[in-house]
Amino acid sequence: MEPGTPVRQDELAAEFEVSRVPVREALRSLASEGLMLWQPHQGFRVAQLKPAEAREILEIRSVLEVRALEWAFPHLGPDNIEEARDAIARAEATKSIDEWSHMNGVFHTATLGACGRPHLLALIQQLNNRVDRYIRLLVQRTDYRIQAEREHRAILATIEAGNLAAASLLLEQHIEDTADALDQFLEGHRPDGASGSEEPGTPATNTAFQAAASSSTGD
Amino acid sequence: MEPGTPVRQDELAAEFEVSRVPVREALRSLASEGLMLWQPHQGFRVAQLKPAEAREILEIRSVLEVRALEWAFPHLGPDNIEEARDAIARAEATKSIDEWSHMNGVFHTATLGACGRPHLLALIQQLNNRVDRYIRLLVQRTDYRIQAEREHRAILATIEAGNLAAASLLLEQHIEDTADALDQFLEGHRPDGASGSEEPGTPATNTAFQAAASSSTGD
DNA sequence: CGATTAAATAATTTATACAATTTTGGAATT
DNA sequence: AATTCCAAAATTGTATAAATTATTTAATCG
Repeated sequence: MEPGTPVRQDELAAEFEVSRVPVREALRSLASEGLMLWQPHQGFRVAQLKPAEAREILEIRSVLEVRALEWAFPHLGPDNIEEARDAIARAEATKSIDEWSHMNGVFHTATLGACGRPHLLALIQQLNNRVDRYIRLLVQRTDYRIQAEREHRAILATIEAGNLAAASLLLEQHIEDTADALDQFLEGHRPDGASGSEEPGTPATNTAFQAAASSSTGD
Repeated sequence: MEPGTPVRQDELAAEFEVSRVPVREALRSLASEGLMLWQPHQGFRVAQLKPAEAREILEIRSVLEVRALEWAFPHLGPDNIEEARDAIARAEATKSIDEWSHMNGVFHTATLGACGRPHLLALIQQLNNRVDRYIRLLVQRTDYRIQAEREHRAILATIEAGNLAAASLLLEQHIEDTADALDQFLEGHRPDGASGSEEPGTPATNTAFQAAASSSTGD
């Protein structure tokens, strides 16, 4: 669904052949994860990520993944390496974007999962969920995929060589490259405000912030 | 409410004088934020944080706050310093734990808010929400408050002196000290595993000291 | 003709009612 | 005495209906 478009609860309920109650609960979960925006008596809208916001999410993910890699590194064994290599191979082999995205996740889990910090891993996953759609666009509409796969192989190689510092640098660079590619792509494909029922006075970062922070009640 | 206890939707609905529908939606939001656990047809339970998990959350918050401080630092002006100092003063003056916790948040916002990254700030806030109850226990039941206020003043002093590196180190140390204090406190109040009716994945490590945490919402 | 107000329509939100599932209690059996 | 099985109660999950609120449309006035 296009970012910014309001969600009609009736339509979703009809589409999934359920009532509006479970639909609303699902939307509220998505809103808490930052994938939906909510305003009282105006319902839910698909959250949009402006280039600066996408970069911000990826920056956070970068910091956390680098740290997770540092923690996971001492516990990485041949089985993890094998699993990561297999994930890369499958990602490179498939034509399905779903499969590619999934194998990407498997690669990350294989390399970072050994850090022994479930909350950190869940948070990284949640952050990835917020940019996944845009990365899929990159893969489908640009040549980002070639670059990503090359960088994935490079990261795995340095890990295999036991060079944590190099791996961290490559990982950081990989995510930054992704942010750059996304920036460039989103700039070229600006939405023109086709769906936009957005007030021009307040910046979108503000509404997005409110959505993400609406859960945390301030007094 | 005690961690691990199931939430009775009827009771909450009666307490707030609404139906169960909005109660369920609220619980689902809290579950997405990690404050509640949910299992199909078993409803919601209050999420519990084992010492290792609390440390994990604080570790993540440390990484993100240090980064946020680095980004905010160039944009910090006298007004931010003034606001932060005022927050510290109010926190030190008050006897209310609610006020203390709130002023703590103001201090953090004053120092980190200038980073210009709303999603990062919202995420830090959300992480803080997950450990806030336990930090309140530290303040109320140990001498952690003295240490925290001293460290807050030290951080502000280094920021004011323009020493970013020192401020980052102090901030990192401050959060680590908090994790240590929490670890020590939770260890000391461990119920010796008397109740073993929990699944091994999420054992109940704390019941005795939780009574004090129920005094948070007194408006 | 444009702006403003009022009615109507549509959508969200909440409440009530119903269905499905789990838990509990106890009787029968081993 | 412990266990198994079954029925009843309790609780969750969903559907439907009523209410509140926002949006749109029509009409009136300047």
